[in-house]
Amino acid sequence: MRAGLDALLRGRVIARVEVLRPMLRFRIAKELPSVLEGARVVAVERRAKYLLVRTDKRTLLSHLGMTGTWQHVTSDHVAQKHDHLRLDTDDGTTLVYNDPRKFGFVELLPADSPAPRLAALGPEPLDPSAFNADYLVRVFRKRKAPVKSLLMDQAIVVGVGNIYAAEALFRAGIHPKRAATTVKRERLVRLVACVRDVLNEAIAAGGSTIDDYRKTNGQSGYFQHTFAVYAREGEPCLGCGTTLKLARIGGRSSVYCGKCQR
DNA sequence: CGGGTTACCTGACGGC
DNA sequence: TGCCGTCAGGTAACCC
Repeated sequence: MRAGLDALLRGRVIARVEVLRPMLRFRIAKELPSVLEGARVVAVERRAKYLLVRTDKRTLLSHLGMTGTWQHVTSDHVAQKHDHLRLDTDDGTTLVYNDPRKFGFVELLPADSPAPRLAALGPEPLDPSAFNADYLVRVFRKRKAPVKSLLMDQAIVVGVGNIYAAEALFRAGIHPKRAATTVKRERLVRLVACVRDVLNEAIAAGGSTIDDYRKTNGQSGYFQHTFAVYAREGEPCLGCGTTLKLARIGGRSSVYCGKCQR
């Protein structure tokens, strides 16, 4: 998504900003249009699950929550039910932020102070110098919470949500409920590799073309066909055939193989 | 502070 | 057929 947005926005001037429905997870700030109109986009970046549209004025941050999408539409686009924000650029590009469940949000970063939402984030999972077994050994020490909860803790490592946590733990052969402190180093080496593989595969399978966002159901139609455990409770484990189990961990549904994951 | 739970929101889905 | 309850996800706000 970052790559798709960057291709459309980099170097463009945001000509018009329209708030269509201000209520998202957080209300869209009233001054957002006046701040962004006339701003030139420097680049579209990403940190954790946040998209960052850097401009020569302020930076627009957005989080897609669960169902949020940036949709590349034609300039005669008629506002849809869950359209919240519309951007028109100087070259006729139109982008719409749409989010049926309002779990996402858009906001401006402060002009002269660090972004509060980015302050306490853990390392990027695809950065081997920051996210590695040494790091996890250190962080998991004395942590008794289930390893899956900590893997999803954005202060420990960013970008891993419920689906990828379940998939990575299955591949690593680690039981999602296991207390993090009891996972041995050797298995953390494996976990780091599995997290990286799952994310890389998902990114590759998900495609990065902005036009994919236009699909009305918000699905990109990709990685769900390759899930080994997620949403497969009651079905046979792809490794051993054992019926996959469902548990609730940290309020999230968690599917795993009781035989392959220990 | 660590660990745990719940609210937020809408649409899809299953059961009756 | 149609109603209604349940569930899904990421994050913040709460609890003990």
